[in-house]
Amino acid sequence: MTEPMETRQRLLDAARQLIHASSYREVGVQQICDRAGVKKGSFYHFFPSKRDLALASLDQSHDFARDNIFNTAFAADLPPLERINRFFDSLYRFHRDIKEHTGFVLGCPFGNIGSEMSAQDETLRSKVDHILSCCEQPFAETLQEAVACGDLPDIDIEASACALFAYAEGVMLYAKTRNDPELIRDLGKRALNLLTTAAP
Amino acid sequence: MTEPMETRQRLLDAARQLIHASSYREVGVQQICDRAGVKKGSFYHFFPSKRDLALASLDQSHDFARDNIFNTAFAADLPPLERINRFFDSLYRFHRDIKEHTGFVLGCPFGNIGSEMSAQDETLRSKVDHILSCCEQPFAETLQEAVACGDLPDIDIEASACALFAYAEGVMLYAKTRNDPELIRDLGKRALNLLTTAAP
DNA sequence: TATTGATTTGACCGACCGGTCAACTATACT
DNA sequence: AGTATAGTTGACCGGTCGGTCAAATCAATA
Repeated sequence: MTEPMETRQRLLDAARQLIHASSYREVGVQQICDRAGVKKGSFYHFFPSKRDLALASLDQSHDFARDNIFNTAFAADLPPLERINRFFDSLYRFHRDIKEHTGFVLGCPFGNIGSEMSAQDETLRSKVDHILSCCEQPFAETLQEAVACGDLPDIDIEASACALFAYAEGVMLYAKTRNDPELIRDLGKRALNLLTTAAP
Repeated sequence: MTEPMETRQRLLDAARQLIHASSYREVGVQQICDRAGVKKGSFYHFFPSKRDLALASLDQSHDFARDNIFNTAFAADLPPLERINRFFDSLYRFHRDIKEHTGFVLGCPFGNIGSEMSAQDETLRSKVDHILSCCEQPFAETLQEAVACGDLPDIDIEASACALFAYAEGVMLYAKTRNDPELIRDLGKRALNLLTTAAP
């Protein structure tokens, strides 16, 4: 009934969902196993520790985000700068759908773990750190393109991409704490303002 | 040696420090009592539950932030818009000092709890929600003043204040996950860009 | 069929979790 | 002095934590 390699994947899925819905500390190994339909003794055959499972599930969340949000939002069928607006719109719809299903805005899976664990676990911190860098990349590429076609002046692309995604993280955190996904749509409209160089 | 009312305060201080340094779930009642020099049995004479202690310690963090960051950064000895830049500079120095003492950027005490607990505990969520509103208020007052004296066009003040502090939260989260307080200084320079009205 | 290695299972570990409680002490007021 | 009240203490509760392990089961191969 359950194929061999499937067990590991079920554990990853369960961990990804449960940790996103609550937090790393809140979710126990037993709870993850229950949802995955796996006995706890079997868990440690696939992962040496709860932390390793969390690291792997972060990678899975990253893959999901890239496939379902970043790649579609930053597709080249729109002028560069409009893709950034489309990203915030995708982000809005993503969190709105989650709230419809669960009753809660759950925030960013990476920001949540980063906030909870950065000061406690250097491995988790650097994993989240790396994922954030990857999230900035499509922003940077898009800005580069916008500069190339004259839609933007010659700005600091790295710093601008960083500011944009930091703003996105703040907006998601706000939406979670207010439990209101509309904030992502409303505040997202201001994202492009971050691009112009600040006053001296 | 220890005055009566002092015990409760020591518990509050210990909780505020420990929870800020790690997380709500990570910190145990026993740990808080140890740092406060209070026996665990005595804890429940002052607080009905760990959650009530956390709620009270959030108020204390709020008071601390208002006295030591907001009130000084938004003092009227500077033109309105420059106070916002000063706020981000205060924020930078605050987190830089913490990193010097602990080795870690710990992020925003409110954002941390909001991220960790908003989907798990409605009381904690709404407490953090309310504190965030209070944090927006000095921004709103300052923007109002800037509009009054002609430094700003007639913008949406509520939404602008919200965007500003959401950006601050994102920047603090980034600084924590990168464990680099300099991000607050660098990204903070772009905050005022959020003010101009977005394109239609 | 015999053997090998991957997988599964459930019992078990010590430590800790948040919280309770009855007894004890110190203080303050009559 | 007697008494009420606030504060303190340490033992204790059931439950859960992350993790271990030996034994059982399965699939594939020789």
